[in-house]
Amino acid sequence: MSHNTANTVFGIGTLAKRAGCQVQTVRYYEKIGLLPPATRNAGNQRRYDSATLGRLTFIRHARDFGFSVEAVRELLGMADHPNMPCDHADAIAKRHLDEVEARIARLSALRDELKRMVAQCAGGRVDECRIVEVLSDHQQCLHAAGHGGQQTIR
Amino acid sequence: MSHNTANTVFGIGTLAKRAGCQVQTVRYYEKIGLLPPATRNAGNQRRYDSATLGRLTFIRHARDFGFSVEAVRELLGMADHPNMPCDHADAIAKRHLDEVEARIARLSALRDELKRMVAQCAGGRVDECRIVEVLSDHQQCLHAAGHGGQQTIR
DNA sequence: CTTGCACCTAAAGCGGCTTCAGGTTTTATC
DNA sequence: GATAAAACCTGAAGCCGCTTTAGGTGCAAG
Repeated sequence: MSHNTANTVFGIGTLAKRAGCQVQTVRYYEKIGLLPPATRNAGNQRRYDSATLGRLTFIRHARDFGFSVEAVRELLGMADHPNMPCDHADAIAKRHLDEVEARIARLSALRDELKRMVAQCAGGRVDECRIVEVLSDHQQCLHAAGHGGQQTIR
Repeated sequence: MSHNTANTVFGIGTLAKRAGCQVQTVRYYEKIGLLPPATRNAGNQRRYDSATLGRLTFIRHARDFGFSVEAVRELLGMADHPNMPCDHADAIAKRHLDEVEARIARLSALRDELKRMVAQCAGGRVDECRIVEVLSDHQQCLHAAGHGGQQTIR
């Protein structure tokens, strides 16, 4: 009964498809050490099994949650040690939650300003345009102190 | 009456400080063509006047609003032609507003999932940890379809 | 005249991949 | 068994929007 062997060992394309990412991304994760070096077949091509698929799914899922690669690295390290206390995983998630909430707050303020700008554009000439005007003159913003200052808006 | 000449022509440090950005950023904007090549003094140092300060302030302001550099380039081009119709400025701002709203929506869904995860972590061992568990198993998400799929969460 | 800051250029680094260039291996069809 | 297409391989460069680094030159104050 070896009819389903092809299902338990597979190439990088199948792995990537099952995890919902690109082939190059899998190689990248191997290179930066999120995935262990893959075993190879006679022709030097990577072979995977379901254990690696599980790990890759974890990685992609954590990335979808917006965790940084370094955070994912720590979370993976913890997932590899089920007997350890999970305080640190908790701390990472809480910190990330705080960051996400801060981003939402900044983007919401931004959305309000953009809405105001767009709503007030009468569709005439550039020199009457509210959009260009507001960008030229910070005084015209509701939150004149700045929308995020030096930092990137994310 | 030349006592305030120093106020109308100034160096890159003063320009950067007045616009609220870094000196290197000013040179970068010149390099990518958002700012015109600066005039130089005898010692090859850049000299600026209030016109450039206005342009730089516009750029920083638009960037603070989250407009991409390419969008800023277009907006600057329009600001340089006050007699033209402002339809395109309007379109750029509307598109940006849509993007910001989409980001907020995705981040909000993310925030909800993270809150759930964090709330359910009992603070025990890793193998009982809700955070690690959810990351291991996509099924446990409310929005099992994905938090943004392939795209970066911003 | 020396100290120390502001300025100069060119190039590399950041995150997190993606894309490209140029090759080898596997698979499907004839 | 030949051939063509698809999948795989590696290493390097590109993306965005700056920031940082390295190694210099200009300039003003004491």
